Amino acid sequence: MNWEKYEFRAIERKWREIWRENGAGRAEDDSALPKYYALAMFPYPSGDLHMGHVRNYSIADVIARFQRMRGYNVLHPIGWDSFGLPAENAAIKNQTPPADWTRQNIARMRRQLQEIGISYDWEREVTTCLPDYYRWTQWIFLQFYRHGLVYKKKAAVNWCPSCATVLANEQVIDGACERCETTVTKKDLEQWFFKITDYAERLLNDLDDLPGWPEKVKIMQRNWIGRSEGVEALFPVEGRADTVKVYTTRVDTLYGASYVVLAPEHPLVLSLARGTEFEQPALAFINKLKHLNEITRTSAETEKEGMFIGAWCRNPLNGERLPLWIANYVLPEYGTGAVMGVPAHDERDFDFAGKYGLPIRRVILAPDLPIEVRDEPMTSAYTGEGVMVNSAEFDGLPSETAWDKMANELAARHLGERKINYRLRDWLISRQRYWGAPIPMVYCDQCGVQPVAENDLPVLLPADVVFRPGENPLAGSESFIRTVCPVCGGPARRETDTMDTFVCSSWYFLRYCDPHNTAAAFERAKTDYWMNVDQYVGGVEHAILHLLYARFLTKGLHDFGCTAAEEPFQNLLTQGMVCMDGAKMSKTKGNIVSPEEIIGKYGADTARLFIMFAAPPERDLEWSDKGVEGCYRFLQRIWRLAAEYARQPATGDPAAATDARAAAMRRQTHATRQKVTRDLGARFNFNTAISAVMELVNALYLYKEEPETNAAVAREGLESALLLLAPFAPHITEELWQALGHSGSIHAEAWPLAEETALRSDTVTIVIQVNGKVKDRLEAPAGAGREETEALAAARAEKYTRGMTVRKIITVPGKLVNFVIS
RNA sequence: GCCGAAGUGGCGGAAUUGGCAGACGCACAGGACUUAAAAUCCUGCGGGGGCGACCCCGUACCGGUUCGAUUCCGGUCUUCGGCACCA
Repeated sequence: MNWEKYEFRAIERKWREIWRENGAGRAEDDSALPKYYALAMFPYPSGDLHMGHVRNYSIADVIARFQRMRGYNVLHPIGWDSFGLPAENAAIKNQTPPADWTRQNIARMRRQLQEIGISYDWEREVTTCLPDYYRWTQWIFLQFYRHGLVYKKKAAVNWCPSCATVLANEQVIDGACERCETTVTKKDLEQWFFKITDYAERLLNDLDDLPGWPEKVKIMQRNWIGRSEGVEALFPVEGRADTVKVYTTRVDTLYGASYVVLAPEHPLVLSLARGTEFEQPALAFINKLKHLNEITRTSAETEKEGMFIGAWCRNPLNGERLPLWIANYVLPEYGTGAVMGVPAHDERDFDFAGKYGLPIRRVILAPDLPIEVRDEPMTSAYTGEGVMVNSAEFDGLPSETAWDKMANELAARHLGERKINYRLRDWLISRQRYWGAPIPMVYCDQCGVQPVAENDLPVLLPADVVFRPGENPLAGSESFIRTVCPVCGGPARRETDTMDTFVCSSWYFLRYCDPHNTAAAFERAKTDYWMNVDQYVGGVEHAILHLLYARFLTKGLHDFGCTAAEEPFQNLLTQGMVCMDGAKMSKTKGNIVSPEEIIGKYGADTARLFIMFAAPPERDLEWSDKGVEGCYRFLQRIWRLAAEYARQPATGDPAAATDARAAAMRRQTHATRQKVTRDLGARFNFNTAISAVMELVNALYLYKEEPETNAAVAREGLESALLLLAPFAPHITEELWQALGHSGSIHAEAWPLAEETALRSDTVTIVIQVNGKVKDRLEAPAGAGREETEALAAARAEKYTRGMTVRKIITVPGKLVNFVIS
């Protein structure tokens, strides 16, 4: 072995090959060891790995390697989220089939991943665009269909003109397409939906059982689900049999209603206005809205506009006559598509009433206001709680109490009922694209819409298709479309929509448990062993989309009896972005450092070490070329230290050393073991774990220069440093471990725990404070009690307290003594 | 607007339960080695004052609680992230 130089290229290549040959990352389905499932979000095979990937996979790999050394049977798999639009766009541009483009990208990224030295179980690789995977995606679709959780409906859906497909609500960001940022429009289409709203309550409540998730992500999901408790109240329309159903969360303000507003799309609007002088203006108003795009339409900043439609309804409690309006701010999709306007207690209604001269009547008095102001004009809406006024028999009640009583009163009169609403909408999964899992449904003239028989899965993507911009290639493939009805055997046509790729990525973690199963998506016993994922690592950009869908699919599969898991991810770590010059690394900004370049120049160990050292994992990481060099220097420093020890025979028991310097050295070795164990196991502070090992190495360099050096103590320190560093820098530590005379792999060693006896010290540093400011410190015997500590400190503090009155002495044994003087 | 996170040296960041602010690394400066450079090693490195032992100030800003606050409480400002007419 060449000790002169740290030849990272040769070393990393050598161990990569050895690990591949002996299947170092393999997880055992049958093991007496406790299991640990470490998972990073699998990548879309775009072609090249970027630093964000390296960060993601390094974090998960450190966790996986650490848990292996701690004695767990670790599942750490990888795969490819490989359906999706970029492959199809490339197909249009280069006239290459998406399958070829994807396969090439996967090969390229697989090689790059292997170069980072991630300890994957490569035998469990899954690829969502291959029939052996999407067959089961289709099967899962059918299970949801059978259980009534998939349906088709015509709806005004989000349409991206550039991608020529519909999008889920979750994929519309600021009114634009998540992928290409084109402004999304609305289109009326027949589409397939997953009934995720049936699971809204559980998706919300079960967040409470996930203490290992960041609070931030749980709050985002709660807000997205958007549960609210309210009342649906019926307002009879004057002179007709119709009623307007209104949803309100503030039924306590019912006596303050001065108008009712319908969404312009509300079915009653045209029937009420028909044949009246209001019909034409109402049509014009609706028309004008239709031509607004979705962002402007739903933006809070858009000026509120509305018009009276010539009809009246009555307040269900007091019979008051209220005008019926339509307005741009009422959404047809939420609640009942109709709201009551209470200007006194809602800011939006207040503005609207001011603009159109509608009455403003106070019905809740803020607690700090006198009753006399009850009927005085208001300058702004009051949205808080208070005492009821102007509300007949409810006057004088606290508004919370009135809420209940009024809800009960409405229910008793059959004019209303309590209702829980969610902002969450059903998940639209149809995509008018080729490169996705075909939706396994057929249309028969005789039997209607029918699911494909499970035995006939997969519904394969046809190869003989043409790719043209803005077209669904499946819709033009007669060979694909033409089929037979699974019920009557007559001619039928296939569904040409494919599934949203988020369906594919909502169950891949289950497939990893049993990736080669050809008879089922997975064997229940295997998921029951491996699930839940113990640690999931990925970007926070998936806080809503992927993480919500995956939770939903897992719950569904649980309910169908397919798996015991009810939540997919027990603990979640959301890593920060990789930035340079203060902005996220991106091709468009040009602030990119490629992993290949860094690995070529310094090696994978250095790259991994820097990424783990530069910032805590949740925080954004600022890239620094100089910082990378620092980590490279550190690895070389270890290399040189090990080179010296490798020449000395390893002899003796470090615990037998009795001199003070050896004891101090051992104390630091074991304190470092303790700190790194805590930093990795309890709180994912990889950066401080690495800095602790750096300190240990620095101390070992100093210890080496001592006049009397105990070889066993020094070697214990060095080997501890290597073991603690092994999850971060797997190649160099493996090489040095072997060079130090060990025959097995360092990654199969037991994690080095601190020995209590080595941590013990005879003395302890006591800080001496005067009025809370540090003045001095002293070495006291380790077991010294309060009185002894105080006496020692008083002697030392004499010069600071001389001539002053000591008013109080605060003593924390083993820590500090504070003299309060004046 | 609402919800959430953050604000500490020239920079990335430490301080784990209210108890030594700035660990570790980068950058920078000085020195050793060298014909020289690189590499390596040593020293210094928040600001101000003093020849000096030392003293004062300092964790975005203002105030509070406490013997003691980067940490807890109230308010303000800034930055970032999420949601945004949800009745």
